[in-house]
Amino acid sequence: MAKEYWLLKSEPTSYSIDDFAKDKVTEWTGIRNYQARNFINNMKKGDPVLIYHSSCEVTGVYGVGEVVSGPLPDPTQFDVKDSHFDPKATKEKPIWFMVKVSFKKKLKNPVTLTHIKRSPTLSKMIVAKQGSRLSIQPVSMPHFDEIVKG
DNA sequence: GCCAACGTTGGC
DNA sequence: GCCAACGTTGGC
Repeated sequence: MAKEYWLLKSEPTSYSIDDFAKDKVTEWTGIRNYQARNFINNMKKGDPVLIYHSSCEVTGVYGVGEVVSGPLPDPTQFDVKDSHFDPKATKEKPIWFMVKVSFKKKLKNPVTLTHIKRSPTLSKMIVAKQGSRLSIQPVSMPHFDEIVKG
């Protein structure tokens, strides 16, 4: 199957691109939105991802990673002490999923949301739409390429 | 920190 | 199954 491209949001105060660069591989946990979950279930090993930072001084795409696992049960749903704990989830019937993602690179110049919104092509991205709260989004190949080479 | 936009919950 | 109330997200 052909590769698909994705955008993953995080807040740099909780997980920044520099944390990711240091970790090399991370489990992308804590997704608690049904639409985002459906996207996780479509993610495959080898799919490239953009790392987007929200709720910070300059919002935008800061780096690139790659999916290195299929969808796996998100362990934080079983952890009572975790803020993402979900009492309705059981090990037999997990509700929430995650993928493992490996760090590829940090963009020399982050592609800011301002830039994305101004660009006639990139402004078609979901992230540019008003009130878009999806923390995992599909990205088209041309959009992905334009951001990475940008 | 504000607040608009959005998703989810729960009463009916 | 509707929809108001509520909580959360995220740009500014």
